[in-house]
Amino acid sequence: MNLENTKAQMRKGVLEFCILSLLSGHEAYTSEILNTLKESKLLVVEGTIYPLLNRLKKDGLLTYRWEESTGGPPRKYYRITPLGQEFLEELRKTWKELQHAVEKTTT
Amino acid sequence: MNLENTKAQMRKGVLEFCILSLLSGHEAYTSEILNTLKESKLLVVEGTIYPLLNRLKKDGLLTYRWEESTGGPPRKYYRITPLGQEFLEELRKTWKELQHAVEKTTT
DNA sequence: AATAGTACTATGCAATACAAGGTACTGTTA
DNA sequence: TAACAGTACCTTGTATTGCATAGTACTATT
Repeated sequence: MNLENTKAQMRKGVLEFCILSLLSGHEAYTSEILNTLKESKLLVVEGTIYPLLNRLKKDGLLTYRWEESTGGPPRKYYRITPLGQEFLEELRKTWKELQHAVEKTTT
Repeated sequence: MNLENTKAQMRKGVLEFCILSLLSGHEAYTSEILNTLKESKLLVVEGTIYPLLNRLKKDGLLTYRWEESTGGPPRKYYRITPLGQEFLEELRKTWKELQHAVEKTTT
């Protein structure tokens, strides 16, 4: 039993909630998302976030547009769709329920 | 994106915390654990809990003893080890940190 | 031209919850 | 006594997702 591994397992399912929530505030490109998550102590790596963003896009929860950056490679700006917004509210409830269940079990 | 699947993903990593916590209160056999979790709205199935309990045992976090039951098949009573108790405290911290990180990201 | 910084992509792996199928023990019923 | 029901434990293959790793590509600097 390895604590780092357990942390990674705990992140499963949670990250899409966090990302949808971030993007419900304003659109952003990947590095911005990564940095914001990092500031909140949610460490996520590229191998995780790109496929995750793609999955969310594929399922219609996000859309994106390309924008040339000032002096670097082009960036992919993501934004949440109305469907994504609905799903986000479900996830918010789900997370609350899980917190409640864990609280009840561990105290 | 399927909400039921997301719920299952969110449970990953969390269940060992809940089970260790349950057993830190008193020893219990599997059905008791399942029922207690169910009361807290944490639905877990046999294919999950038996391998999980075995993993925790293998890693030295739990021990067990057999006890004949009153009129049914024998039961395996699990209890937490001192190592398990230590790990539990780490998990408690980890869960709190995750809650905090998610809170910060989603509000 | 080579290097550095930045951004995106793909893939194989590890881990775990779950579905499904099974074995085994005890008591009850036909 | 055999069949059935309730209960308890066990196993395994699958699906999913975070991660490590390896790469491509764009722009600016040296």
